[in-house]
Amino acid sequence: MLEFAILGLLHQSPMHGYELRKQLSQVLGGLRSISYGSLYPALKRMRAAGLISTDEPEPHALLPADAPPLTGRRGKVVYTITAEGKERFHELVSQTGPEAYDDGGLFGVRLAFFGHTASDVRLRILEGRRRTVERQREGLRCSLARTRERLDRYTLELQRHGLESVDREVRWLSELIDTERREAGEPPPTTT
Amino acid sequence: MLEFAILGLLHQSPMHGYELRKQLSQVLGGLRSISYGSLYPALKRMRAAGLISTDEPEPHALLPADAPPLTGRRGKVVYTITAEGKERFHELVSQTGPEAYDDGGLFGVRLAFFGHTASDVRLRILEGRRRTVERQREGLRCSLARTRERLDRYTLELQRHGLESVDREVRWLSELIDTERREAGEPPPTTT
DNA sequence: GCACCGATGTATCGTCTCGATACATCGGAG
DNA sequence: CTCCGATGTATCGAGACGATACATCGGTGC
Repeated sequence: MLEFAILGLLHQSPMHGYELRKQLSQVLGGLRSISYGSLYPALKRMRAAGLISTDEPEPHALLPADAPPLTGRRGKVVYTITAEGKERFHELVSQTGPEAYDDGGLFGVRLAFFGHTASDVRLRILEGRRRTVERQREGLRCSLARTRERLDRYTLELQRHGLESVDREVRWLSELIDTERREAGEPPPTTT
Repeated sequence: MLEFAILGLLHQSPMHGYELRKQLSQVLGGLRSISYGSLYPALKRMRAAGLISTDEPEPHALLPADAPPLTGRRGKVVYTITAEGKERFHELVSQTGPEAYDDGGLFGVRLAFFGHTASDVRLRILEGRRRTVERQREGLRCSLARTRERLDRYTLELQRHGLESVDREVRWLSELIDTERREAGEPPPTTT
């Protein structure tokens, strides 16, 4: 998921880690943000895999230049996507399997880069996501029906709220799907 | 958070790990479930800390009883809360600081055990949670306003949906707070 | 001029969580 | 009488997170 997001952002333009993190937070929908403890190891991995490269021009300062033996000077590092990375990104972008929408986090990132995604792929992902969330909704409904008897008011409220949230998500996805279909020339089937 | 939930469940009755996990999933609101990879280490930790104890009566079967050297026989393990554990639980239950509601997961667990929580503590936690979510909402609003110009339709939709969800959560919390206040005899202030 | 501060910036560490997996027993359906 | 799915305990490696350290830059106030 992180890999996808990073490739997507670097596909637009090279960036520092710091900037990358900020953009990442936005892409993730604004609430969920990525920590450096995840970001830098991910960058290191991707660099090792040849998906990105680092231009490291500025040693950041012209200090004594010889052995301030503390920990060593750190320069700004600009990360750039490689040809291999672009290939990998387009490969990921065209995936439509359950791995693309079963996890909400990855789905969010997929959505954020729908601009790079073909129309039919978009549709398939949205529908897959809807199926997943609908299944969740069924689970919640059962759970709620089962626990309605041995009533703990607060747990019940929590589940009710959760169910409504999931319900709203299904409706939201349905709207997106309808829009998508309409734009593809296909009239939305009256599946409401 | 796990610690709180486990103590809460074992406070009601002793349980196996398996049963514990099922109940845990329900308590967490139905969608989020705990994996064994989290549960068993947590139990081990809590056992080491003296919060719970294990009765291990049945070796599960009367096999040859001597050295099936594969990995060793495993018996059912019943976890029971100790006096120390109960003390810890009541200590946790009466906490009203930000740590009780800043994290949504922990807040959900707190809510599930509101039955063990004093009325004024309940109110303070609900109000704290609302403040937290309201702050999140502000952040989202700003982010949405900022990104509205450089429009990517899908990211925008994602943020819009996220904002509405947070908005709904605030309203939900407000209802809970009103109910709580009404039951405490205090008429809800007309803060709608 | 200069002391301080918050934003920018890179990076690691220990702790925890998760998904996958292995192992093992039990009740019942076919 | 065998196979299957539920019950049940447990670990492993990958990776995510919060906290923290280190370091520079552009101001703002004095």
